[in-house]
Amino acid sequence: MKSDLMKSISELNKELPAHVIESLAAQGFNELNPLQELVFKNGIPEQNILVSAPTASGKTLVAEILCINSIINRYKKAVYIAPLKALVMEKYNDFKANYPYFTSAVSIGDLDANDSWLSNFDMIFVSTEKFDSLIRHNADWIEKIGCIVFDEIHMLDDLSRGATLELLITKLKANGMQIAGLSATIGNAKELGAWLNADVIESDYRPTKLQKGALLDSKIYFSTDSNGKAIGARHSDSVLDLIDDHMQGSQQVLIFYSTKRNTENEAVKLANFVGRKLKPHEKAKLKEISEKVLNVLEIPTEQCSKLSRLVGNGVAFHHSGLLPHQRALVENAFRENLIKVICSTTTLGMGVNLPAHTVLIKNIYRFNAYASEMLDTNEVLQLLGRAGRPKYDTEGLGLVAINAKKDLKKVFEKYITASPSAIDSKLAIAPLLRAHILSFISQDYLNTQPEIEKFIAGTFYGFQYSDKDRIKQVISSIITELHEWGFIEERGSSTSNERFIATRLGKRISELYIDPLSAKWILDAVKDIDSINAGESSAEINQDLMLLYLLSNTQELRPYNRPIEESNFFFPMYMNIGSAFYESNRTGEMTSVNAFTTSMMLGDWIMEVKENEIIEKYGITPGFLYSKLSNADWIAYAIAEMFKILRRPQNKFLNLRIRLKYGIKYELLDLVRLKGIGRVRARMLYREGIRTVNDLKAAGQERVQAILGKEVGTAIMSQIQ
DNA sequence: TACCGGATCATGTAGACAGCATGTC
DNA sequence: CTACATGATCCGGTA
Repeated sequence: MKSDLMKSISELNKELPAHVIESLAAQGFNELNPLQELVFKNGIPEQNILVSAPTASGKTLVAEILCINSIINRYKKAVYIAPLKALVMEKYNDFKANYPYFTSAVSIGDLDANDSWLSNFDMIFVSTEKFDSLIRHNADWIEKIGCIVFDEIHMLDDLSRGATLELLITKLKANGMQIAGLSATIGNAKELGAWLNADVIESDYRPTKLQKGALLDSKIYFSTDSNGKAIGARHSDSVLDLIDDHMQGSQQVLIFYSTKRNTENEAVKLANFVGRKLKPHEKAKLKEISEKVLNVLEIPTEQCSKLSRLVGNGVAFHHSGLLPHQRALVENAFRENLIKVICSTTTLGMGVNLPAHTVLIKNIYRFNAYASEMLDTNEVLQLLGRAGRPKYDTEGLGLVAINAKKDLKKVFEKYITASPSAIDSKLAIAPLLRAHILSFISQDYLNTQPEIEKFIAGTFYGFQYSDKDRIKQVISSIITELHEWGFIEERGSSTSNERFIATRLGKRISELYIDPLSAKWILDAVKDIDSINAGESSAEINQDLMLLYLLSNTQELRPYNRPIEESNFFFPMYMNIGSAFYESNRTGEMTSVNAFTTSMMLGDWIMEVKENEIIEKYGITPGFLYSKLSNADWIAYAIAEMFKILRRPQNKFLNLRIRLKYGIKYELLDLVRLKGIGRVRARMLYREGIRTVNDLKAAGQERVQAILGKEVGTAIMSQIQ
């Protein structure tokens, strides 16, 4: 029966070898689906293509065949790029399992195959930013790429990260490799395709049917004029009724809320009900998973135990505050149909393959910086598109909840019957342009303003808008700034066009991948810290806090903590730091108290305040603390690197990195140098009067073993002679 | 006078990429 | 600017 696919594929102009066809058949691909037929109707395309189709329409297989074609028939590497690390990992793992005879590698922030090694692999999986960074470091294997896949290419529209993607594509477009864009359905696929020089394939194909409707008072409306179809109204709560209905057929529900708090509260409400309806064997398996969720940290936080309790009942919440491991546990348990309901924020919107029979969008409003706003049409369509599990359901149900009948029409127009909207370049409003222009100059890729303008004209922005004045102005002011800040300098001013090259500092800043604005803040603030230290030192000023503030008040640590009472009390003593920065910087935005609060939080961490206390004191989630710690460590490293160039002492920041990593006071720094000694053991030794590695030597093996146990003691003592 | 319950008002709100060099209890 | 849930505060009624 694999012959159908064999035939479909063998009709292609280039053949795929039998072992590849076998791998495809092993995954259950016996024939091309309608979307794939469209793509391959004239053979395996080797020109640029843009595929715009719904989730689960089989775009992944298209990408795989293009990549494999590049590797086998053109003897060139293939690269897969996606905007989320989780997505990159998922595709990498699948590819490795399905096609073990190709060599493949991942390169993302926290899991890096060394740049130069990458040139040995056929298939490479990277995040957008990582690939951008690899290019900045002039990875030499770029020219060996035959096909490059951009998954979720509609991310171009994203305000904060779209610019990086757009500029990356613009650069690669000139290199002659095949570009394959995969997009959710969007309104202007033809326009995007024209920019990409690509054949455009648009399709509405879905493996499961999708029925869309609105949910109101335990009734589902499939059109605006009919009366709603009642779902058993037993609980006077639409959501509970919906779930009651679904539990009968063992069908899963994914519910989207607008805030993290909502997801948790609603999950709690549902837990008892769902828990009662579980089958005994499900309950047993869930119990195991529940324990794992609970014990992710040494000391479970309140959130951990809450999630663990819920998971035991077949319910979970899902948002950015989950620890990565918990997130994975929840997602897997849902895939195995053990967890029946997930209450989620829009974290699950993009990427990660986690379909459910039914999707309900409970809150269609979301707060954005200024006001409450209805969710974007495309975003809702993508969320609803997760309804229907290809292998299990014949049909999926996508619902939007409303509160009053009068909203019915509005919701239908905007979401249910709406077609996807067009995506727009966000290049002109993106603060990231600053970093990218520095990187162009730094790599000697573009050195003059006209060159940069010309490049920008080749972007999607340039393609979409004929009025170039705005962007020219933006470019000009960025160049002026970078020049004033000392990150670039003129070279060879005899010609009419000023030619810029990056200073050593500017080059390093670009390589470190930090925002030039952050670098500028650091340089200004550090001068103020010097003068504070030179003057009569105020006993009130805490050195650690001052350094932490230096690294907290950067773009990279956004979003900052919300101030607590204590921060308003202490901040006035530190607020003069970097005042020159604020004068020179037109925004004058007073988020410094918030950034200062973040430094207080980090300060508590390195003073060995218990994690639970920190979480409570600042009203945050464990995930928030971890992400700030990791970013703070990154910036501390970047500052140390900048200081190297400025010939300033770096040791304060190097020490800070260790303290951030372990969460320890200064006094334990020496001890944690040894393998096997972390926060806890170092503190145990310290209490016993052993404060340095020398003390350890003096104490002798027996004493150390008495404190830390036999094995650990031996292991530690063997490191010091 | 102490306490309780409901009305009223102020408050706060999603997400997640990057560098570098190795190993907590 | 098209929202809405939560928690603090206030106010009046009751034992």
